[in-house]
Amino acid sequence: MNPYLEERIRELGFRITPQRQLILEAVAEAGEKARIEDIMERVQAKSSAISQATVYRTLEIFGAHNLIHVNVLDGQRVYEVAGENVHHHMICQSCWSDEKIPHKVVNEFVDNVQVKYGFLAQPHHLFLLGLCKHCQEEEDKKQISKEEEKRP
Amino acid sequence: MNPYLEERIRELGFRITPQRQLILEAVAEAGEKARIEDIMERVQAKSSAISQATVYRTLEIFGAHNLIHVNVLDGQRVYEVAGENVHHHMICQSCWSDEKIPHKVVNEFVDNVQVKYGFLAQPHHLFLLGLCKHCQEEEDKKQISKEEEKRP
DNA sequence: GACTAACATGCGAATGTTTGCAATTGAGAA
DNA sequence: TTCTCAATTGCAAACATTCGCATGTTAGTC
Repeated sequence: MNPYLEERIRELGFRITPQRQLILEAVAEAGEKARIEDIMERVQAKSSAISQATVYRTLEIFGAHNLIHVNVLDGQRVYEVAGENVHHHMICQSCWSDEKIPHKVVNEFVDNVQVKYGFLAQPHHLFLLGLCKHCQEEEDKKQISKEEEKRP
Repeated sequence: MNPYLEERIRELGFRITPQRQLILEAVAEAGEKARIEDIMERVQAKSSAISQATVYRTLEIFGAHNLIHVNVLDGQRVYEVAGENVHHHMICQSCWSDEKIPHKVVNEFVDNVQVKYGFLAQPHHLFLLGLCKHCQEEEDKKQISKEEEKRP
C-alpha cells in the first residue's frame, strides 16, 4: 500500500488491517470517481470474506479524515484516494468530460474569501460543475435556432 | 406556494400537484440545510397520506432541475428551496457556523476559470467548508501549545 | 364540462446503507 | 515473545432509499 497513506493512517491513530489495505487498493485501482459498486466488486474479487459493512465503514472513516475524497456526482457518492498533489475537477454536466484544475487557481479564490470574510476555506477536492467549451458552443447554437423559430 | 416556483415548474413541463406543493412548503419551512427527516416529519404533519417515495422522488426531480438545492453536509444530504437570490455558504467544520457569501464573490472565481480554461462553472449553491475566523484562532493556540510541549 | 394521454402517486417489494454487539486482532508494554 | 486492551470486524437485524407497476390525476383539447 501507498506508504504515504500508511503513515497518515498511523498518525491519525488508526490501525492498519488487511481489510483496510485491500479496500484502499481497490479504491485506488477503481480510479477517479469510483462508485461504491465499483469498489465493492474489486474488494470482493480480492477477498470475498470482507463484509460490506467494513467497506462502508472504512470509506466513511477515511473520508472523514481526508485520506479519501468523497464527492457526489449525479446523485451518487464517488470516491478517490487522496494523493499528494491537491487538485480539483471541472466536470461538464452535458458531456460529463472531466478536466483537472490545479489547486493554485482555486487558491486565489480561497485567498480572496479569506481577505474579504476572514473565513479560511479548505477545499480538498472540489467538483466544479458546469459546461465545457465545446458544450457551451452547442448550447449557443440551440439558443440561436430557438430564437429563429419565433420569427421565421 | 411561491408563485415563482410554480411558474418554473410549469415551464419545465412538470405538473403541479397537491403533494408537490406541500413538499415544497415543507422544505421551505424546514429552513436552510433541511435534512430528509426534517422534511419527512413536516410533510407527515401536513398530510399523513403522502408516501415517502413521493417525497424522495419530488426532491430528486426538483433537485435535478435546480428548484431545490441539494448539498451534502457531514455525510448527509441537505435541501433548500432555491430562491431568486443566488448565494453560497461558508461553513465552519469546527463550530458549524454558517455564513452566506453573495454570488458576486464566487463569480470572480468563475470568470477566472472561464478565462483560463474556457470552462463555464455553474455553481448554484456552493458549500465552502473550512474554518471561521474564531476557530482559526483556536487552532493557532492549540498549535502553539503543542510546540511548547516539545521543548519545555 | 367531458375526454384523454401522459404524468404522478401509492403500495409493497427489492436494494442499499447503517448499526449493535460478540468475537477477533493489531500494536504497544512488559 | 507474550500479554493486554482498545480498535476493528463480521454478522444479522434495523433502517433508509429506490423501483415496478396498477391506479388516480393534471392540464390541455374538444
